[in-house]
Amino acid sequence: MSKEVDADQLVASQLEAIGYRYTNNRRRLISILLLSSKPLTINQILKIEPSIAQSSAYRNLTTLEEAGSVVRIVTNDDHARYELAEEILEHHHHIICSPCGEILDFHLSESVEKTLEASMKKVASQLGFILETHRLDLIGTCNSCSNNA
Amino acid sequence: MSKEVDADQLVASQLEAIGYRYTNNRRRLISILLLSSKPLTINQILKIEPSIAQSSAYRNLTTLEEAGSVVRIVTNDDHARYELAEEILEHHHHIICSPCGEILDFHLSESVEKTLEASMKKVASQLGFILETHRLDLIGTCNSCSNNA
DNA sequence: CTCAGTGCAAAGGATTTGCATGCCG
DNA sequence: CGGCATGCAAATCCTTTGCACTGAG
Repeated sequence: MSKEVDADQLVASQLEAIGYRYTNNRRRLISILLLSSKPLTINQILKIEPSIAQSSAYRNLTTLEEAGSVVRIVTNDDHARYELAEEILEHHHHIICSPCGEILDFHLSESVEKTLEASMKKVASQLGFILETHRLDLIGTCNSCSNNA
Repeated sequence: MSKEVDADQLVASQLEAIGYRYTNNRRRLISILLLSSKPLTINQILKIEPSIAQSSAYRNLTTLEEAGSVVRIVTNDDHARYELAEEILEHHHHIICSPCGEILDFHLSESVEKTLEASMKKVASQLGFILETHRLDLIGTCNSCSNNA
């Protein structure tokens, strides 16, 4: 059984849980994100699948975000980016190229992740926050931007 | 000598380094950020100092960001927020309330920070990135949002 | 039939920009 | 004087909405 099938079933149930359908457009969006190794902007998505209306893309990605299938990522770049939720992709972090805005995923070792987790829990409780999640972004300059500089 | 004076001198030299003046509006912006313990939106800033034109606030904060005195922070919230750069404030992280968008600063222990740093350097070099900085955000729900729910 | 989903075009809203004027060095 | 800085209003651009239509159950 492929990862894609698993993801499909998960998304289907997540949508159903909040009373929405797993339509063709939504399937296509999930499939595009599944094939991409990195978060995509709306424009990148529409370039891959021009048959989806822009407004539908926005609406469906918002719906999928509400369902918990997709995550919206904003950086200092102009365009928001979308990727599959960690429930589908596994927990990971982002490395962001500040010149061009591209984002890659990366993983931290279990042990570092654990250390971090413990510290964050302490901080959150001290500040009276109920912790949902965390995000760690590395910011820098990617290879091709370095070379084109 | 107060912290405020130090910051003023630093900002002045940072602006001078890129050929800009440390004008009254810029002084007022820095002073507002210095007095705030947390990142502020443009609207919050303009409410404190309504005499600054909105476009001037945007332009000056952009200039101050180029100078390296100020940092622009975007979350999933609509409004970007600004705070003083780490060169002035010291290195720290953010805890973000997802319902209301407010951001508080917090610090991680030296040792955790060091561990993290080492891992990140490794990752960045593997991916061919030149690392500039990192940011760690905790996302959750603050006290008052929990209570008003 | 009903109601979510879709596409198109128009509206929103934070941010940016053009332009004439003000002002520091 | 020269060029940055400022304020106002208009323009931009990503994103959201209104509306009429389609389609699945």
